[in-house]
Amino acid sequence: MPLPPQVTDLSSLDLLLSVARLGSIGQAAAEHRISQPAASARLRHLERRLGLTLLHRTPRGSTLTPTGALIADWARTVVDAADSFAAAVQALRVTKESRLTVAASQTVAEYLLPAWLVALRVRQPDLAVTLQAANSADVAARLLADRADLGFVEGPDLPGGLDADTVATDRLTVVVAPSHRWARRRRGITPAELAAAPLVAREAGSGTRRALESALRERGVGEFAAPVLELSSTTAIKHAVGAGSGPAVLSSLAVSTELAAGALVAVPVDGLDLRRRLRAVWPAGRQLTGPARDLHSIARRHG
Amino acid sequence: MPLPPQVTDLSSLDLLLSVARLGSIGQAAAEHRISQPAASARLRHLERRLGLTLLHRTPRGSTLTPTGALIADWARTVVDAADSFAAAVQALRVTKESRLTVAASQTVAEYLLPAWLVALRVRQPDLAVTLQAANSADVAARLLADRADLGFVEGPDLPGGLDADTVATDRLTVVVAPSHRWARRRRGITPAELAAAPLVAREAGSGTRRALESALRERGVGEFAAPVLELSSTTAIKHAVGAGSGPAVLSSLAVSTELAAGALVAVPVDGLDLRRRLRAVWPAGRQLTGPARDLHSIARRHG
DNA sequence: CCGAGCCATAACCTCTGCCTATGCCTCTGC
DNA sequence: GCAGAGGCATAGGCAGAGGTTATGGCTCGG
Repeated sequence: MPLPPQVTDLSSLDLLLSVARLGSIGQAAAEHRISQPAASARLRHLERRLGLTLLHRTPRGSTLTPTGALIADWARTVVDAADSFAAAVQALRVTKESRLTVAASQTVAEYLLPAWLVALRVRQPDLAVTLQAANSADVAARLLADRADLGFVEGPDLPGGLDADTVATDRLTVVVAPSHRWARRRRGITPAELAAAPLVAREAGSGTRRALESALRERGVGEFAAPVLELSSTTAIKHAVGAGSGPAVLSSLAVSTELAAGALVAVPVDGLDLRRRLRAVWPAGRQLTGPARDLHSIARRHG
Repeated sequence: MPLPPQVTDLSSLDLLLSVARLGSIGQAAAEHRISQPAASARLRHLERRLGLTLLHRTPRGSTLTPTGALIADWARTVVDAADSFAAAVQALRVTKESRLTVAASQTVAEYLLPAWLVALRVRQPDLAVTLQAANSADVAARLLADRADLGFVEGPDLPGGLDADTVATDRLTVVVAPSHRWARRRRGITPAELAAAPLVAREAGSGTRRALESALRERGVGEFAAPVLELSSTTAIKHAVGAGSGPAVLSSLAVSTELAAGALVAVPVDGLDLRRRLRAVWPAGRQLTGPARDLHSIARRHG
C-alpha cells in the first residue's frame, strides 16, 4: 500500500506554506531559491494534482482560498513531521567535526530528540550534532570514554560515575480499544490481571517490555502470559490494538494522540507505578558547557 | 526556512518501510510498481543523501541495519502524516459521483477527520468521499438540503431538525510554557484571571475563541483582555507560547503531544467547564445507512 | 500617466530516474 | 553435486519533469 503520488513531493507543500506566510508567490520562490515561474508552475501542478483551487492569484499578490487554508493546516502537520525527521537524521550522520555528540536511549531517541534538535537548530543553525542510539549501559560507557558529550537514559537504574537530571517523564500505559471490556471498568485492573492477559507486544528484548516485567515483579507477579501478537513497530501495535487484537503496553509518548482523540483508551493498573524518569546524564562532577548545556536546557524546558 | 532537500521525497521513505516489512528490495519494488533496479537505486540514493547505511543487502534478501531501523521509526511518523493528509485531501475533491458527502466543523476537519478517513479507506478503498468544511449552521443547512450525508459539529448548540450522537470530546485547554508562573500553581486559576490575561490567540472569529468567551460569560465574566499576539496557525501559537509569549487556549487535540512531552503545561481553570462535545449529526428521524453509517461508527470508535 | 510589483507564457535545456536486459551470487531440493 | 529459484548489481538508452531566462500584461499608487 504505497503512498499516493499526490503527496510524495513535500517541497510543493512547503512552498504553499511559504506563500501563505509571505503573501506572494515571488517572495516564496525567493525563500526557496527558485525562480518565480518555477514556483508558480509548481503550485499550479499541486493544484492540478489535488484537483483543488488553493490560491487566489492577483496582480498584487496571492492569498489562500478557504480550501487552501484547510489544506495548509493539514500540510503543516506533514511538513513539521518532515522537519523533525530531517533534524534527527542530520544528527545521525557521523561528522568528525561535530561539536556535540549525544547518546540516547530508545524512547528518547524515537519520540523526543527530533523535536529537541529542531529547537536546538533554531538557536544554533550551524551546529553539527551526532546522535547515537544505545541502551543505558552503552550511553554510560560512551560518556565515560569521552565519546559523547551528553546522554539520555530511561528507567530507574542510574549507571555509576554519572550525574543526572530528570528532564521528562513518560509512563507505560495499558491501552485497549474503546470496545474492549477493560475500557468500561470503573476501577483499574490488578497487576495480576495485566500479567495474565495476552498482550500485543514488540519483539522480545525491547526496553518497554523489560520495564513492564520488572514493575510487575516488584509487585510479586512473576508469571506472564505469552504475547498474542508480536509486531515490529509501535504503529503496527496501535493498529492491532485499535482493531481489537488485545491490550498493549506502550509509552505515553507513543499514544498521546490516540488517547486525546479517543481512538485508544488508557486502563489504569492499581498500585503499579509505571512512571519512568527520562534523565539527562553526563560524567560526574563535570559542568555542562556550550552546546551540551543548551541541549540540556532545551530538553528540560520541552520535557 | 525551506525544508532541506533530503526529505522532500517521501516515496523513498515509503519504499524503505516496505523493505522493512517485506524483507526484500524486489518485493518492495513490486508493491510500489517499479522495477527492482529502480527501487535499488532509489534506496541507494536515499542512503547517500542521508549519509547513512540503512540496509544490509544480501543475495537472499535485505534487512535494516540498526541505524536503518531507527530511521524507519522516524520515517513512519512522516509517512503516516502524509497518508492522513492524502486521505483528507482526497475527500476535498468535489466528486460528482461521490457516494458519501461529509460536512464538518473546524476542529473535527482539522484534527480528526483525516484519521477517520484513513480508517474508512481501509474498509472501502474505492469509496469516493467529499468533505466540506463549514460552521455549525452551514453543516445543518447542507444536511437539511440533502447536500450532505453526515455532518460533524462542535459546541453546545444543536441546530434544529437534526439527530445527533456524541462521538468525541475535546476540551479547550489553557497552556503555558513550563517556565510560566501559572505552571507552578497548585490550584487552578480563576475565570477572572484568565479573562484578564493577554493571550496568544488566533485571529478574531475563530470558533475556539468564541467558545472560550461564551464559557467565560456563563461564569459572569464579560470583559476580556486584548490578545497580546494574533497568529494564523495553531503551530505558530504553540511556538509562541513555548517561547514565553503568554498563555493560549487551544483544543486538547492540538496540544496532546506537547503536553505529554512536557513542552507545554496545561493550567486548570476553577469552575469553568471547557469541554466541548463533538457530535455526528444527520437529518432527524432518518436512519444512517451504508458508508455514512460506517463513518459514524468509525468516528464513534476512534473518538 | 508612469513606474513598481506581481503573475503568466514561451522557448530551451539539463539531468534525474525509469525501463529492459543481463550477470553474478547464495541457498534449497533433488 | 548440480540445477533452479530468488535476490541484488550493472549497463545502456530514453522520456519527461522541472528548471532557467526573457518577455509581456495587469493593477495599483504617486
